[in-house]
Amino acid sequence: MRAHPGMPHDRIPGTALTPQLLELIAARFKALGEPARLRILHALRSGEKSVSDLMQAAQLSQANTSKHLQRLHGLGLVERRRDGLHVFYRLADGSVLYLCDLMCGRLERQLDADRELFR
Amino acid sequence: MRAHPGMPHDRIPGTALTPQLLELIAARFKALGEPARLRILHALRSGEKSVSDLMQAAQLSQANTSKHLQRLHGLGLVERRRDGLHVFYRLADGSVLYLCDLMCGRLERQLDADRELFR
DNA sequence: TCCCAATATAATCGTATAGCTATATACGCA
DNA sequence: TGCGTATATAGCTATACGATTATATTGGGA
Repeated sequence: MRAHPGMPHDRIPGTALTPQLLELIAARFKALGEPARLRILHALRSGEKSVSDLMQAAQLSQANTSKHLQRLHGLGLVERRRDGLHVFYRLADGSVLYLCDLMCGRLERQLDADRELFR
Repeated sequence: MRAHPGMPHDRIPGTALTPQLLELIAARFKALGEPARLRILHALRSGEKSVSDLMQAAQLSQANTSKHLQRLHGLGLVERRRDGLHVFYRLADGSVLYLCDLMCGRLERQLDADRELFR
């Protein structure tokens, strides 16, 4: 398996997936369920970036970028650091990208399987 | 790492995460971003189940259960099999549960880190 | 203190969708 | 063919939320 910085090793056993816990998990998946936010997270792959940087990278308006970042920050998916006028955002850890890569891999296998039907 | 049936090994390198691909990925994360659907998927952990079974397990109305299942099926996250009057649904593969477990593990670490602040 | 740049927030609008109720479809059986 | 059960779908309402525009806040420099 390819190396991922800060990737999770696994769920800590002993914690039941109660409906309440599933709600918290769903909130985080929902945050990833938006192309604009995935573009932001993808842009952060190469390191921390200012809001202006992210606007351009993710092709979003300033207000829109900021709002998405507030949401990601509120869920603890990104962290921030102020430096003068600029605010730099970075991934809270690598597990988010890891999840994206896994979903991407899953999608690729699914599309491959679909293609098999037409051979 | 704990064993997961059908778990992904990794994303196949060479595929760029284009905005279009991110849209497809986002659609799948969005499907996971709903507690009701996570409850359904969680209920399928122990094997295939009929719609009636899932209604009860996920505490949803019949119509609601069916609609969520249509959506999960449309995205290829679950598969189905008809047997007389019943329709049995099952997970398309184990990678979905694997993603949930990873997100859960991520959440646990996050909550632990938050708790550290109050020690 | 005043002004400008970077970021955050407020107000608004349009759309997507979860849940509900009612109805339709599919299947087994008499 | 008619009936009952399991599942799917249609129509509706309320809500969440993404995008936009306008305004507010924050910090640095003159």
